[in-house]
Amino acid sequence: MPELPEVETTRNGIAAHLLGARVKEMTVRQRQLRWPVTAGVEQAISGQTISDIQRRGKYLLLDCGNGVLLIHLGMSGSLRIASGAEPVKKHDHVDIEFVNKQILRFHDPRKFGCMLWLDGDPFSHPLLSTLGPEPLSDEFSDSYLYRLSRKRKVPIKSFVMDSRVVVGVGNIYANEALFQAGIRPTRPAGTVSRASMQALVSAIKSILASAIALGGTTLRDFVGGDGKPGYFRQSLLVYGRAGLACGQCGKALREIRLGQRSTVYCTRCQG
DNA sequence: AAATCTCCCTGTAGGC
DNA sequence: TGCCTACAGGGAGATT
Repeated sequence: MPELPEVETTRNGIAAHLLGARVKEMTVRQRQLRWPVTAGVEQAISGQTISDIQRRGKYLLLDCGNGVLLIHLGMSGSLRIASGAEPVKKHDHVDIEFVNKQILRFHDPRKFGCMLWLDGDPFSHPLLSTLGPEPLSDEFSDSYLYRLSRKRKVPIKSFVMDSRVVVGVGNIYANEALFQAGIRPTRPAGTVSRASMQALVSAIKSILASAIALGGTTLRDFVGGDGKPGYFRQSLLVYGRAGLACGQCGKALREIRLGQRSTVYCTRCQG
């Protein structure tokens, strides 16, 4: 599923093609996504020029001058640059065709993604206004996470996956980061020591940064998510490895459910 | 307020 | 082989 690195890779990939491009026509084949695609967006965006493409958490913001197109890929969504010659496939829900013939094509089998047209300041929109800091920013520090977590009883894994705490830490990365930091996922957030919190923040940053670096190397006419862990699958230490031996101590990794999410950890290495 | 639960959807994997 | 069911998961919104 598209995690933050995939979204950032997508941002880079489409920005290279679309910055300065003028919209000719937008076609919506399937309006029913996470929320209905904004009514009238086709008319609003027509003739506009893409002046900027930003990422906030796992959201993409296409600045169109008279408004912002907010896109989330959900867990099976992808954006790619297509040409008119390419046949429309199943689940290709939206096309944005540009005057230069390029097409930005949104594909999303599970329809957990969204595409909304925002007027005015996009960051005051409810979907964006409550988001916590970016994980790779200086604002996301061990002192920040430590202070915010005090007296919180929620499991530390659920805590770092809460987008109000920090954005972009999905299930896979939460599992991996907790293993790397040697913290048991079920531990109440408020009981994690300062030193462990430092290890956790450090793990989150290093994993995300290296994944972005890997994803950022292979842009062509592209873009992005095939829906699988892809390039970092081979480097996963716990996710998807329940029952297999821990790479550090050899004990079988354990799987539990935490907040309806698959959680894998080593009962020996993660105190 | 904080924690937990529910739901949206469809491709895939596993059971038989 | 093919059918059937369970399951996965981001994250908003409802519920406890």
